[in-house]
Amino acid sequence: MGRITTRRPSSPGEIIKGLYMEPLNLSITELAARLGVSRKTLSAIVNGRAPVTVDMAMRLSRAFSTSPELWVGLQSKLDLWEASQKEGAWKNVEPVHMPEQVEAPAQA
Amino acid sequence: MGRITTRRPSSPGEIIKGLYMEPLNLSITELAARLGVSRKTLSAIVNGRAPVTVDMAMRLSRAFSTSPELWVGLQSKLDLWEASQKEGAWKNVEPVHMPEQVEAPAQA
DNA sequence: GCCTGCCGTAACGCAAGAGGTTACAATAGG
DNA sequence: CCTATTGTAACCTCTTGCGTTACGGCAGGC
Repeated sequence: MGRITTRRPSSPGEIIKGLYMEPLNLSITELAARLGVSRKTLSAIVNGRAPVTVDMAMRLSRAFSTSPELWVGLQSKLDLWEASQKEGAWKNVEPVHMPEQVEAPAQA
Repeated sequence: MGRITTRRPSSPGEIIKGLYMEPLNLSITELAARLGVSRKTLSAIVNGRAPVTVDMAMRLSRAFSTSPELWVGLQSKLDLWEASQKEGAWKNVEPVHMPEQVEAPAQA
């Protein structure tokens, strides 16, 4: 579960559009006003050309009565997927040799 | 579960130090070299004065054979907690009126 | 046909963030 | 005492997130 080597996760913008704006009949102009951001900013997010920031996640969570974690989670999934798809210096990092197995913390 | 109104979540740096560096007897200098980042950068993260970025999460996941999600998750939790603690313009955002209940997507 | 509203987007500017290098003082250990 | 490690300051660079303004395109209504 939760593997990153799958197909591109849906962007926050797609969720905003498909799950909220269209059902609620909200235009970009109007939603931007409600969120207190510029039309440009929301447009970029909805069209996948800008990420959902923490601040934006807070705004979205207020507007749609969701958790902010939902939005940052969607964004993180996408960021990680994209990072994993392209070359990066991190690919040169070698695993540190473990003496005994060290168990990973459970998301605490 | 997963409420954000709790006490400050532990920072990625605390996990790096307590769960990996100390058990493995890794110095900041040495780990920084292995990760391919500057000593300054790692020091700042370990001491909670800089966030774990996506790039850094990839490096940490390689070094410690964990998922990158672990590290971005820890960071996000912290970012959200901190945002929720201070004043921000997002607190002025009013909930959008829902016609019928729209169910939230399950982290897809 | 014309006006109006919504949209995408380019061109600015601005502030903040993330990273690097260098250098210095403090600390701990052999 | 000497050495390794560390935190941190100063400085530079590039990128990013956001705002404003302005423009052209595309509907719809009248």
